[in-house]
Amino acid sequence: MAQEDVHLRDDGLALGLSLGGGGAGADAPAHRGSSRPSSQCPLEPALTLSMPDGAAATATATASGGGGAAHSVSSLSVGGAVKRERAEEADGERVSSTAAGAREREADDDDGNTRKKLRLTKEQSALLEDRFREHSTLNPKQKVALAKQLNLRPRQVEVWFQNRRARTKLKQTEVDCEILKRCCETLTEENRRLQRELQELRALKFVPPPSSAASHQPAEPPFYMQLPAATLTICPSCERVGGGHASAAKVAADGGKAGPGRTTTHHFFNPFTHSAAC
DNA sequence: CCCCGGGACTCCCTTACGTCA
DNA sequence: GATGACGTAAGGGAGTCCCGG
Repeated sequence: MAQEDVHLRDDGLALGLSLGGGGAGADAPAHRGSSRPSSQCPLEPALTLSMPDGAAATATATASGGGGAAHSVSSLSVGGAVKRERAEEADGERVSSTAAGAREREADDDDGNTRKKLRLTKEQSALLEDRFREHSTLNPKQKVALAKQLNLRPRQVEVWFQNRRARTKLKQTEVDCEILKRCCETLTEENRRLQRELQELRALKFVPPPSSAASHQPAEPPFYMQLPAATLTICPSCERVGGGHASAAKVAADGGKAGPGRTTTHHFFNPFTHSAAC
């Protein structure tokens, strides 16, 4: 895979050697989700080395050409970038792939085969964050324009957005997990409470009727005693028993998002909002 | 109209580098 | 100085969609 035809390129060879870190007050690059518990050092000096993927391509392509497993060249592999950058050629952003590119590669690839890690400057990160807040995805034109603006290659912008989406999703997953955990706890507690309630109701049912009420006509049990226990819900705030059934379940499934036109009067407990929707 | 191959795009997992404690 | 944890750029596979043959 990694050894597919390598098209070395000289576009975007932004050897942007910029010292970041001076950006006082600049937002930390990692805006994680909606909440931002960022722990990034705000004054981290950033050395932007916009190294072209093709930089290591020569050695990589030849080194892995023998059909070695991807792992054997993972530190150098450029297959995906090559594939992608060929696509970018179609966009016309590519100029040539000859001498200039080779010179740049030599400059970048000074120590041979190590994969250098790009560090975005604070300015670059801030702009990327801004764009991400507007749209979490980029169309090709936006990508190229942003890359030009940032002095990066489109592929790098694309990767940044990819990783950014992944971080956002991870953060959201953590938040969702926390919510579900709380829901589970709430439901467990609710279940305990209902079990107790059920026991009390059962005990009530078997209390012998008082002698004064010992008419020939047996007292009608409360309506909720005629319902299966599982269908009963008790509003925790008003302590009233409501019939369950589909309607209540439906309301509960709505998550309490009762529309303005809703006329349902069931009392139920919504574990997702931790409140009774009375 | 359906099928198929290929390109483009995205997501996901993984790797590797740089930084920090 | 060595080391492990962590953040993140980047590589690569897989899935999906679209389009032309």
